[in-house]
Amino acid sequence: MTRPDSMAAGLQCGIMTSQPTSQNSDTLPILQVAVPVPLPGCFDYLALADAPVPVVGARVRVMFGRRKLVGMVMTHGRGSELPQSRIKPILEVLDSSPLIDASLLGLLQWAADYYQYPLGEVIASALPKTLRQGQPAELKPRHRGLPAPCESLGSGPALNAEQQQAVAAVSSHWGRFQGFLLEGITGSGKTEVYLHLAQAALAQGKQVLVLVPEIALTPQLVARFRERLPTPVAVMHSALSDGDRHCAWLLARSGEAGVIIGTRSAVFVPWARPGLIIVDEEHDPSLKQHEGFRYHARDLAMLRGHRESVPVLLGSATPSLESLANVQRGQYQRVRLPARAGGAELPRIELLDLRRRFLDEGLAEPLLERMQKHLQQQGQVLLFLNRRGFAPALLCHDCGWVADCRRCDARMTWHARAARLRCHHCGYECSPPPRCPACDSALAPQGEGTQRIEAALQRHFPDYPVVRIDRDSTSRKGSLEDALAEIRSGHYRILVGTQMLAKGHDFPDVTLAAVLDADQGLFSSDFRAIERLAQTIVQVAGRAGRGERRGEVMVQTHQPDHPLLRSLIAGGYARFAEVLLEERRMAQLPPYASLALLRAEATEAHWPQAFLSEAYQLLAAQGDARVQLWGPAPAPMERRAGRYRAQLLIQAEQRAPLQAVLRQCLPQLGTLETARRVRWSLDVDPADLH
DNA sequence: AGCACGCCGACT
DNA sequence: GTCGGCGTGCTC
Repeated sequence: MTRPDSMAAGLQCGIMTSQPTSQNSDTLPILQVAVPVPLPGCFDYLALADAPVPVVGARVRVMFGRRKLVGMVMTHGRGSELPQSRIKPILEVLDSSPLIDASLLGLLQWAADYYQYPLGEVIASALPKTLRQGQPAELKPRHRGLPAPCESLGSGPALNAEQQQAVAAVSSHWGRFQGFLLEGITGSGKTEVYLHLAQAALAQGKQVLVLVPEIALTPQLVARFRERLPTPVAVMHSALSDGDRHCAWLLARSGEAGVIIGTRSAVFVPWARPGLIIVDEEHDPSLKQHEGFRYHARDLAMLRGHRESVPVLLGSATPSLESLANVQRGQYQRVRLPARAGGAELPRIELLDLRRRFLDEGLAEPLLERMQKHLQQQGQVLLFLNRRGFAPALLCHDCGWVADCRRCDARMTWHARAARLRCHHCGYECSPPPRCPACDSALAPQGEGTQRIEAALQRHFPDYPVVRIDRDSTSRKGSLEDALAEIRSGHYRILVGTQMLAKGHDFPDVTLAAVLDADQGLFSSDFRAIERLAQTIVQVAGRAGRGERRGEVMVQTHQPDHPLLRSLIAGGYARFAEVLLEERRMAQLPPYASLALLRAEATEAHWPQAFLSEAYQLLAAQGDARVQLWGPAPAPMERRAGRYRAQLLIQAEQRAPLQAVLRQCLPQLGTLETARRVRWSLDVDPADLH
């Protein structure tokens, strides 16, 4: 008997009811099963003779080698290249209907192919741990009827004309795909647009998927959606317990949760009634997974919207150059919110030239004076420095000895409060030597971190309470929330911190914000550093003057004439992006080219180089002149956590030839003699080149 | 990735 | 005489 054609339609139907007509094993369908192992492709298994054939998208338990694994049925095959004798029967069918529907399964297959990552592992990464391990796809009774929607809804501020236009633009595309870029300056009310669109989607019985960077997924954001929308809101992020994640996933899948808010992995959450995908802060680098399966949640969200015929709305005050280029190409429709909701004026940004100026622990006099003025006028002041700890180095002023990390090519950061040296790259930690090990002189902290700034400010402004917000100060659970609450209450007058402080929070009383060290971003070897710097400056600026008073922003730099910095100050982010896009076009860099980065590391420096040289030969042998290879070269920080790292950059103007070369070569890479001497990985569309 | 098998050093 | 080091090879 041949496989009935209805099996191919198993994607759409529920339980596969067709039974094999005989017990003879060679008439049983052969299932292609994706198994969570780092091997490409699927593995063939036999269905069970006396049980319904599992549908495509169902999980099955199988014997793989000597161990039992949970795999996913991808197709029902016509046969196998293997002799029947080598094909094992599955052990158990875990789902009677597809756990993941055809379009999501297709997306996962596409992603496995595009990012060159094993399909079984891609699928595993899309499932909560409980389901990965084979637990039934059922809600536990105690999880039923989760956060009931609020009683008092349909409130909130009235939309201004631009917000209404944004809502109307997206609303004219229900049920079909269109990409939108919502460019809304900080405080322009992007979230209100999201809420109104969500309401509209819910009113039509559709669901909404909202992706946010980890740092932006605060209880306030979730509370706002819960207060305003007449539906349970499922939340998905890394801090969730396994049980809560299981529950949220199934509530999304069943359609009970009308809104799903989550970080990047939520792009893979199944839903019953696709309505709208929103990606907030779409420029944020944390939307790209930077280890293992290195997907970009924004890009996959766009693809998912396309496959499922729903509009996709990307939102940012500082859009990625990729998205701006897609607007230029006519791929995305641009929607703008140019004014601050409530009419607050945008802050004025000025560069503070540090050249030949005395710096008091990283703070220039004009900044201190301006701080004094704002503090006296009851304003709050926010200072941003993307470097935690007390000082980024501990130095001997007599002989130049520096405390280096013994496992990395990096300086140890001095943490004064803990009286410890810590490496921020590998986590190595030790006590400082009492004197210089080379010449026995005294050691001194060199440079500034947030701790040192905090201490300096306490000396300068003893009457104004200072709070520091960074990973060190908020390690205790809930401490960030407590500190933010005390900031909003007005208790703290001076705020100093890292990205944690700059992103997403609304501090209505901040009237002065400052970026203490813009030079870091200007000297990085990474071509995206300048884009990140501009985004950070604008984000920090957005913290100032959200209330009634106009804000001021100061940016300390030794490069006040830097053309890109000037374009940002003079023409805003839009002008800056124009200039930088032109630079990227000239340099053949994204978004006008495709990149992939092949990385390798080993405890001996020789092996990564040797492996990448072999890889180079293999890739070059494809003879595609449209694909260029750069390297191999040592990573910008060659030694990290005791391992030597090197990389090979693969560049092409068009995506297709790059993909073709990678697809051709990747299987062979693993078979190279040097491959087993190194840990290697491929990063398609790398977010940074480090 | 696991988890085998397989072939050479210090112990009851 | 064995226990165990990790090199090499396979998993439908």
